[in-house]
Amino acid sequence: MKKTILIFSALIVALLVLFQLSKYSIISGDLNTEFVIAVIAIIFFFIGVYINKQSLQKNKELPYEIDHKKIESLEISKREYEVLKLMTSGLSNKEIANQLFLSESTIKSHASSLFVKLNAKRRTQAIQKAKALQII
Amino acid sequence: MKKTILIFSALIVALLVLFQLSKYSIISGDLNTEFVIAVIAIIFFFIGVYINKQSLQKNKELPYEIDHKKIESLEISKREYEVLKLMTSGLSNKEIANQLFLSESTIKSHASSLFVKLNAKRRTQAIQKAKALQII
DNA sequence: ACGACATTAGTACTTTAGTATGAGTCTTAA
DNA sequence: TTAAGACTCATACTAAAGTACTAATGTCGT
Repeated sequence: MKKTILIFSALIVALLVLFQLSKYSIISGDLNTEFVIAVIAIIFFFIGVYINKQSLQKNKELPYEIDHKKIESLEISKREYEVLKLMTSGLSNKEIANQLFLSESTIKSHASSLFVKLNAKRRTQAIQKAKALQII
Repeated sequence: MKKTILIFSALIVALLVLFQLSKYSIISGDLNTEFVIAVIAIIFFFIGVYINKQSLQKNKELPYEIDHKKIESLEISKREYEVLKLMTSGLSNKEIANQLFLSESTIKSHASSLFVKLNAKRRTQAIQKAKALQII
């Protein structure tokens, strides 16, 4: 909201500056008038595009952002988080073990402690809860 | 891509029209020049905002839509799809069976044929693939 | 140096998940 | 009405997943 005020202030200033510039252009010759108008139109068109992109991107990216603070607050360790991500991608414990160069029992250990921390009974539930918590 | 060309064509036409209008305005009096420029600037600013909103909203809403055509093309039946959704929510076969008033073996049947259709080995992989295909 | 915790890994066990196969019922389109 | 497909369920497996321990390293801050 504060940014919107700043942007509109900047726009008003820009308009005033362009008014002064256009006066000088008109005095120096008639041919420049059309050019100035065209430049102003194009500049304001792209200002509109840019401002809108800025404001929309925030609404767009927020639901995709990973809540790292929540990961910490749940006390999920690095390894557990890695296992969670690979789990989500649909890998089995054995496949995760191969990918991380660990034994399957280690993955099971991580998975079990992960389920406790996420309050899940199954890996599918863990995935669902992790998504709901915006952890993945 | 075709829309972009149309939009830019429309903008060029709009510019030409405004040039003509501005000429008449300038002839009729000097005081109108600033006003015309301001109007042009504001109009193009909002054109930029509007066009950008249109193009961004499509990118934003598409990933949230369920591709019902893809479900059909994969020949996934209603029951299989129901099982898929409950699977995604983290339920076990037994829990899905209770929810749909079916036996666990029926859920297993649906699940197995679902895995074939989604080319998945596990339920977690089925969930991942279903999300990638925008089926869920 | 000590304690706390993360990481790794094992054994032994229970529980789910998943496959294969067969079979009965029901709907629907040819 | 008959064939096809959807839906249901069962049995008998095998394969994963998950739990409950125990325990050895390693790391890090006090």
